Amino acid sequence: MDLVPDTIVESLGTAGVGRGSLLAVAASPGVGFAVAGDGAAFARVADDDAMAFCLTAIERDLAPRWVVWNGAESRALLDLGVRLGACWNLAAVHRLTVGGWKADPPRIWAHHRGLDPSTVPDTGRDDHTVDLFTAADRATGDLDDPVRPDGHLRSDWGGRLWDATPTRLAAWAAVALEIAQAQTIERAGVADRPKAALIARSESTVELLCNEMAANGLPMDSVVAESIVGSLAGPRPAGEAEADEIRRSRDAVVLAHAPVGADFDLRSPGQVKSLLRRVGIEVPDTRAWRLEPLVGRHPIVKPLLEWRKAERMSTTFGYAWLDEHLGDDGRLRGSWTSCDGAAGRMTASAGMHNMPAEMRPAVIADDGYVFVRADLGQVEPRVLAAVSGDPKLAKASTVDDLYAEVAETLGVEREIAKVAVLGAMYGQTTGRGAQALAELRKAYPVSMDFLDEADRRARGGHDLMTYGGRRLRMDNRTDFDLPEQAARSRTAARGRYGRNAVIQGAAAELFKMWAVTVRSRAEDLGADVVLCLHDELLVHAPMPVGQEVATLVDAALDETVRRWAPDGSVRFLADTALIGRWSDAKD
DNA sequence: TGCGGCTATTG
DNA sequence: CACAATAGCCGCAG
Repeated sequence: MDLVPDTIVESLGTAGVGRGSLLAVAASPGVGFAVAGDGAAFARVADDDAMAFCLTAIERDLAPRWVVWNGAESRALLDLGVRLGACWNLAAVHRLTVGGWKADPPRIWAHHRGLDPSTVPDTGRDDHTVDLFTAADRATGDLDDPVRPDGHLRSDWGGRLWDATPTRLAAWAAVALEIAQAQTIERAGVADRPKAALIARSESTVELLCNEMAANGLPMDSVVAESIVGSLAGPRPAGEAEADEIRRSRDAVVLAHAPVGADFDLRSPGQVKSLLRRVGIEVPDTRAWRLEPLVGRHPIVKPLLEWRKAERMSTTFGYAWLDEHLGDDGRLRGSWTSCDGAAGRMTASAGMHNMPAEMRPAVIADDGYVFVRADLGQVEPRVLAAVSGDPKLAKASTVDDLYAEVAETLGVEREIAKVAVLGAMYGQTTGRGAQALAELRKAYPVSMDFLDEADRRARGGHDLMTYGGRRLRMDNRTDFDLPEQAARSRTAARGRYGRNAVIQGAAAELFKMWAVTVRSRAEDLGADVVLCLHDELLVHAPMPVGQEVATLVDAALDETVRRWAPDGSVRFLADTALIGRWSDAKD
């Protein structure tokens, strides 16, 4: 068969495939690929280079919204060198609208066809790939048909052990297209989740961004990183014996203050507690914030706290961490997920979301590049104003410092107002913030009622829906046979979870839409989003276009807000700066 | 060997 | 020490 990209692009274009229209793709390295759009479908045998060339031509000339089953499929395309612009990710949309984490193809299919979820063939895993054969699959039916005689999708299709052929790839793409079309039509018109179609697109495209951040990595200078670790955890040990010796000598500094002959394992919280009791300090636990005020009580406390710091640096963020995650090319790499199991925030491994501030000076832009760092200001109360439709809180959002405005309305100090607002969103019931809660309730009844309603529903075990249409399942949070006291506390915890999840989840949706908008607008300038941190974006940009990227980051936020909260009543703002290293203040 | 608890870091 | 996350080590059950 011919594999002339121009011909293929032309035939797809003639069939109506264009910017934003759904085009399912199934590709198998070494075999070939298939695409399926509305009224256009074909499959080709192709080597990897030809496949990448052809798909890239389709992307360049037609810019469709590529339908894939999951992030692993789009990652495989990226690894072939195909950078997709927009995406419809069946697993991401399934997680959004159905809830829960499991989103393997047979499960998505079963939901699409209204099959009993309890009869879905078990793939043996619940994540991105399906690569296990099941006995039932092998024993029955036509191996070229993705659908089993019982109506379920074959769980051995599409995985790594799958015997791909152009015919099967075409069938796989056709099934994906069918589901995507159903998801689009179904979600676009549902009145109780008007944002779902919009959010489904950005949540899908975030999967592409996750692929790219995982592949590209975060620029990090290994010399600087090593020197920071060295200053906090000591020089790099030559071997296991030397590492042991360093550990022992580090322990000895603390144990020198212990009673003579006492032998305690500092890595065991229980033994640390016993050690402290021996020197006359009784504490319910040994957390740093609790020991901090007791430094004057006994000379062992200060070295113990310092030991904790150094121990953490040498375990979690030490040489082993650098060796495992920092590549020779000066890139820190980890895995990224577009939505976590709770409210839908992004998560990252390799310490990119909890890197100690001391390590951040090692995150340095390449020569000739600059970072554009931008973070949303006071995003949670602004999100609360938008999703609850509270006109008074929306009014407060029009000033730069929302908390100061709330403080003035309540007639309290700014700090009190801040902890009160945050406390309302977290479900805090004690402390200074709680005292201001009654005033907050009087001043902003719409917002507070909204939070109370989420709390109440969650306590009752009812699912929640975020502003963007993400279903938050509460059925996995039921508890049985707990003592009354524990049950009450668990119910209260569920309420706090629900109260916060509708805010945190909606903020995540806004942030992710911003992130993919920046990704899209910055591409032509050669700039990449290299880090997403809940309300903060780090973009790696060529120096000459740094200012241009900074401007487009701000413009992307305005554009995102116009689509996400079109009535314009709530103001969102970003603090955007050009910096050379992550730790730099704005300049 | 798997898992809950404790601890520390981040937003 | 609220809400969320990742991650390492210890202690304990199986």
